[in-house]
Amino acid sequence: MPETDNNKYQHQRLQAIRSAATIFAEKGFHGSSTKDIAERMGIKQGSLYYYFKSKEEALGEVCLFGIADYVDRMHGIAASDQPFESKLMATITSHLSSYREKNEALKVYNDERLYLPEAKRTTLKSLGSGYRQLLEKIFEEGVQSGALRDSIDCHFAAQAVIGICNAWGDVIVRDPDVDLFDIIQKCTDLLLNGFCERRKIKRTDDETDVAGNMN
Amino acid sequence: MPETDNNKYQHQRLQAIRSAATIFAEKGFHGSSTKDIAERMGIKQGSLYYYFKSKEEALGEVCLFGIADYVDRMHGIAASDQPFESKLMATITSHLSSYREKNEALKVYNDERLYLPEAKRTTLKSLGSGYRQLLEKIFEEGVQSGALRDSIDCHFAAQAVIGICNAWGDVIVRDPDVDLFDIIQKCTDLLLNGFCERRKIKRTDDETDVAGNMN
DNA sequence: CAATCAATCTATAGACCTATAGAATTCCGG
DNA sequence: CCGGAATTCTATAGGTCTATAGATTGATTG
Repeated sequence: MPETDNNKYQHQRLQAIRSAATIFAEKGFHGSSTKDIAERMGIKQGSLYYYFKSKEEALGEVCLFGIADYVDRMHGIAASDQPFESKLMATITSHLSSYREKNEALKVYNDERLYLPEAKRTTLKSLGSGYRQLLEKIFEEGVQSGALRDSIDCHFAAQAVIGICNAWGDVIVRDPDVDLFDIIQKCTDLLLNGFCERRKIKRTDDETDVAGNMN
Repeated sequence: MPETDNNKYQHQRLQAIRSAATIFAEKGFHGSSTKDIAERMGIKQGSLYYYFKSKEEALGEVCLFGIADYVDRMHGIAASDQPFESKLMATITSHLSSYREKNEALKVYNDERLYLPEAKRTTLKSLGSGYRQLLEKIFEEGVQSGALRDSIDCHFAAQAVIGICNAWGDVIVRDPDVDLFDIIQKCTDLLLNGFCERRKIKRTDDETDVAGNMN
């Protein structure tokens, strides 16, 4: 059981995780076979067990891989001292960019993590809800600073942001031609201003305005 | 092959669809076995094939069951002559209520339909995108009537509404204690007004606030 | 009662899938 | 080029699953 940072082993294990992510994202956990995964990385089915002790462990690793550094980035955003609007946009950018880069792994985290055994799911859940809490706190600060209406429900707001990002994430993963920056701007605009016609109250200047279009 | 509106048969087949919906929603299509489904309706595994020719057919029926009348209702909403804001709220109400009532079947449609064979998926897709197009048209009318900013991207908007509703739908299906009416109001408010501080143009009164509970 | 038909049951073939055991191969320092 | 460790392979046991075939039960009706 090599646990060193041996080179070949680490490299191949990462390949295994990536392959698993791709297959799981396409067929779902139960719809995928270890044969599919092994074939994708060019080895035989049985050899996969050199890198994972079970298919379930593979799922766990994929999920972890899927959110690890996107949660990290969120800590950075929350800790920064930008104004609310910038933090929101940074969050959305980070979230959607993760889908572009990590692609399938984050999707697997969202869709398949519930098939993990209780124990591992709890570990991941604390990461995930840490994310939501950070976002919630950003909203609370936004309310206190006066950037946001004080009637808003910060829990709802955080959940809504995550929901929108994940919905678009699905689209982004499926269709690589989608203009990421365009989506980011429109999501931010929607969350800040809604769709209704009206003038804004206070605004540093007009640069925030609506951002015409880009696609 | 009884195809009449024989009583027992129709009734049991519906039970089968409902059972399949519940099981598929919980474990996913590939993670569910026909034994699970049969057991839930109190018959033996093999007997299920009296009602479905295959597991896949069961999935198809569940998906259809999941969206059929929620698409119907959307036609009604789109055809009515209410103002934009009412139509939006009606859409959200209909969408989220479907999750409450039909519960698992709509979730299955969203999460598992991609495992259907091309042919059936296409049929369903035309239903689903019909839904999105109706919603898109509602937004276009909203822009024309002046209720909405003319800079908004109606395709994006429709997709966003659906995304938010589905995200909350997941929560609603999983947690029956969620206050549906509360979510409906907050979603509508978010989509219309965003989270930013500002005064609303018209608002009946303060009754929008938080809205106690109802279940 | 006898015949018919619907609904369910039992039993199983055949396929596939995970995980393991042990053999074969590749890699690498001395 | 040798010997050991790392990596991959082959083969398979043991399990589960779908779908079918044919028997059984129960109800209905002439």
